[in-house]
Amino acid sequence: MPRDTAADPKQEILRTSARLFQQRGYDATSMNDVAAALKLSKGGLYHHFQSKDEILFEIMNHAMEITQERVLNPLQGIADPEERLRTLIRLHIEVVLSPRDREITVMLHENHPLPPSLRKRINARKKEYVHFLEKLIAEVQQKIRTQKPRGNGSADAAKAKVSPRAAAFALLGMINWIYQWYKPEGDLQAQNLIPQFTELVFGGFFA
Amino acid sequence: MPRDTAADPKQEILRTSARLFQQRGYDATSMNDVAAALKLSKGGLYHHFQSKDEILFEIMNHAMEITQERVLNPLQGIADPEERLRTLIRLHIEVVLSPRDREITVMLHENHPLPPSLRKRINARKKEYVHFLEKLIAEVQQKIRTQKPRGNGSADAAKAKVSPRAAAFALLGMINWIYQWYKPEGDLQAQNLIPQFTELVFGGFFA
DNA sequence: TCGCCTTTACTGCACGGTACGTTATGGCGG
DNA sequence: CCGCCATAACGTACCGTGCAGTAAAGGCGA
Repeated sequence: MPRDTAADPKQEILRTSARLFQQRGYDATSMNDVAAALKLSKGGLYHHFQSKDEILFEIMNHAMEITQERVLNPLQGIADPEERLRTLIRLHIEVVLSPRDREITVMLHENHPLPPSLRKRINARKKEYVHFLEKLIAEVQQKIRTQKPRGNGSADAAKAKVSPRAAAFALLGMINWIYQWYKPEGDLQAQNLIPQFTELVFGGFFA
Repeated sequence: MPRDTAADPKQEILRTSARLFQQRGYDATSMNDVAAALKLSKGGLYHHFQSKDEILFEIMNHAMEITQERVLNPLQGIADPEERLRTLIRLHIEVVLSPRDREITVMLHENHPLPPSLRKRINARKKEYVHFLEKLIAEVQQKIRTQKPRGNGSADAAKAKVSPRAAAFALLGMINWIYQWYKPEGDLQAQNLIPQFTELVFGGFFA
């Protein structure tokens, strides 16, 4: 339950820690760094969280919750697979572009020393998302295939058949790579990026 | 000049360091860890490299050279833009999938503490690659536009115009995200992945 | 002889975490 | 209303450990 409560010191610690971990790396960010950024002492920090590990643990849990609530849950009311995929693309990109969500969710994609059980949970969640996306893409492929009968069969023979799995990884790459290049002051923002990426998926790069 | 010389201790140190840095993170990998993995002492390690920083520096330089030699240089003899783009996709994916190149080049995409000058150089190289790709995609768009006259204009009005820039980032995302999900023992390997990703680019996800 | 180590010991520093003291605040009872 | 107490939320000083890097002496093999 990520409540927007700037008055909650624990949330503030998590947010600041996530930002510093992302900027400098987990191991290169000391608890003194985090404390200083919060204008606390280290002792004050340890009043709220038992260890540095616990902070990382909580950040990861929070990041997984964001994806669940912001992306996956709103899709459940959408029956049409194509519409569902379009909405997924939009929602996922919105999470990546949102400053608040970005600094937390980027942590899911970086290599952190995590306890095996947490690492396992995160990997399981990632796999679920991939499978979900894979199935959704398969549905959309099926739908489009029954709506548009194939023409000029011999021209299509040279084209590779794209598996939903490869397509799912490609789409995740397109979206999640945004963490690497996105700039809040750049000219690619939600209102032009989402339509373009959606068009790349549905119309191709050169349609 | 990355020479395939397993007898070159410096190269061996760089390779092993890159692997460990990638697995555990730069800061969480000690010089003792690196030395132990090489069956050396720390003192022996410092005989070859002056500092941990220097090792990281050399790894990064090497990674940039790989991209230049393996991807960009071979493209120069190809006149046709579409052919050039197809080849770029193939070569870039091959780099990511090659065990030797992957463990070095992945370092380019992780958040390491780097001296500002090296960070600046890497960012400049990345930008060059993006610009190169952007221009190439624009050429292909232009070529395809002059070859295939647009039909049913009103049906196209609802489609977003995809800028070469957005397309370039999307393509880089597709390819570079492979670092995140690829498994040497998985069912997606070069011979099926390259055709599928190429098809995704040229034919779309649902063509 | 020289390159390439090993071993040992060390330095200075920074780290995560701990222990204890202090302060501010709220609640309660006389 | 005020004193007292409990507690949360700190701050400071400290601990033990591990780090990058250094130095010196010596060994071994080509």
